[in-house]
Formats: sequence, C-alpha cells, structure tokens
Amino acid sequence: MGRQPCCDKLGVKKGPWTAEEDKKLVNFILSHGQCCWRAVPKLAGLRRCGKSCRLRWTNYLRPDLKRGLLNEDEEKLVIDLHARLGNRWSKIAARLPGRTDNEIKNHWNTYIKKKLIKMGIDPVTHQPLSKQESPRESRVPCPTNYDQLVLPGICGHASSRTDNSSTTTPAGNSSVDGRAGSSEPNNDDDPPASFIWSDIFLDDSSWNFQATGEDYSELGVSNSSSDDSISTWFLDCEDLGDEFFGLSCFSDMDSSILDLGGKH
DNA sequence: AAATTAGACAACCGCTTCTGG
DNA sequence: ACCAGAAGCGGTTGTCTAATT
Repeated sequence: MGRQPCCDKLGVKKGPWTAEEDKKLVNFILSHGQCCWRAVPKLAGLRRCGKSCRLRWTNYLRPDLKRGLLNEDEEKLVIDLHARLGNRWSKIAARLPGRTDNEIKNHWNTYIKKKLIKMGIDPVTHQPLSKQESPRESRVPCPTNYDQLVLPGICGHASSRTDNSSTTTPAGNSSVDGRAGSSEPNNDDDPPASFIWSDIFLDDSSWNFQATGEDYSELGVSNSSSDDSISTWFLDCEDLGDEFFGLSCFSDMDSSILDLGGKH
C-alpha cells in the first residue's frame, strides 16, 4: 500500500522524554485539548512523532493517572479480566480507572505472569498447568480461585526489588520504585511528573478540575481503591463503553478547558 | 568499589481498526 | 463499497536502577 509513516523520520526525536518536552506537551494539551495527534508535535513545538506524544500523554502525563503498583483488588481484577478478555490490555485498563494498558501489560508480563506460573497456573489459559497436557478443553475462563493470589507477600509485590519496599523502601526512592505501596495518585513520588504538574497545572488557574476527582459514588463505587466492592462492581459493568474509565473523563470536563472536539 | 545481572517500566514499531470523504 | 489517513492496540525492545557478586 505504501502507507505513509506516522511521521517523517527525519528530525524526529526518540527515546526518553525530557521535562521540557513534557511541559510543552502538557501545555499544549492544556490549551488545545487532545485533537489530531499528528499535528500535536508541530503545534506544540516538539520534535516527536504524534504517536509518541499520544503515548506519553496517555501513559504518563494524564492527570487522572494513578501512580503506584497495582493493589490487591486491582491485581485480582486484572487476572480475572485477563481470563475473560485475554491480552486485550486496553479493555482491561478501561476497567481500572487511572491505569493504563501499558502499565497493566508491563505488570502482567513482569510480575503476575510469573506468579501464576509459580502457582502452577497457565497465564494464558488460566488453567492449572498439569491440565494442559490433556486434550484441549474448551477455554473456560477463570475457574481458578485467585484469592490465593493475595496471600501475604504476594501482593506485597514480591519481586526481588519491590516486595519489601512497602516497609523498607526509604523515603525518596526513585520515581519508579518509590511508587510502591501507594494506590493514590501521588506525583510526589515522581519527580518529573511532580515538576510538570506543580509547575504547570497547579499554578494554572485554567486547569481547574480535580485530576483524580472522578466520582463514581453515584454509580455505587467508591473511589477508594481498597474498597472491596470495586472489583465486583467493575465486573458487573463489563458492558460499559470502553471509554467509560479512560480519557472520557476529560470529555466530561468543562469543554472550555479541554476542547476535545472529537476527531478533527 | 567496580562490574555484572536482573527487574521494572518507558517508549517504539508495526499491524489493525476506525472514520470520513 | 472503497480508499486513505489517523488513531488505537499489543508485542517487543531499550534504558535505567537496584541488587548481587
């Protein structure tokens, strides 16, 4: 087909984003909303491809992102949803407010997957590994009692680096690992994000909304991530639109602040 | 103390899906 | 109905940091 690349490769910067770039992107979206990602880099004065900008925004700069490791409920929910949906990370992420598909995917690949294998559960089929030998049973999802997964030490995130971080990690840990133990959006643990949001958003009166203030209480769910009802509730809401928990939060905001404008 | 290894996560790539003409 | 462009998605890779040797 000879489809055009998403951006001309010449002069397009790759690799980690700098605080300056973040700032530019955030400033741009702040004043123009999300529209036409392809045009964003040019208009925002960034030497990045539009895709990269979108990814950076959705995975890192979005104000409604929860930072920190997945808590027990979220993890159980991810496993359960994975059993139902497979590797459809965006669908799974849509059920976890403040979480991104990338984040969930990474967490799955680096942590949950290993944990399931260790427990003798096939992370793909969610069946006991020993059963795999027998002729293919229909892939009935999620027969396993995943309550086992939240045994002490498991959801303490038992990776070699983080399992004890909730108790032993010194304050001022790195932005990444310092997230341990917090399910609250907390950019304090995240120097770049903290810088950006404090510098731009918090001082900018036009950005006048509660970044994480989506209130689902009227829908019967608490914002508290430790609320036991949360996973049940989400599972009951499987048929909600995919945008329900995603960026749609912006569309509910004052359109004068964030004029999403739909698709160009 | 330096080198090596492993884990975690950010970011990229390429394919698929969606949307408007 | 078809096509092209744009966005979205999932797999993979790269980079950074902490732990270990």
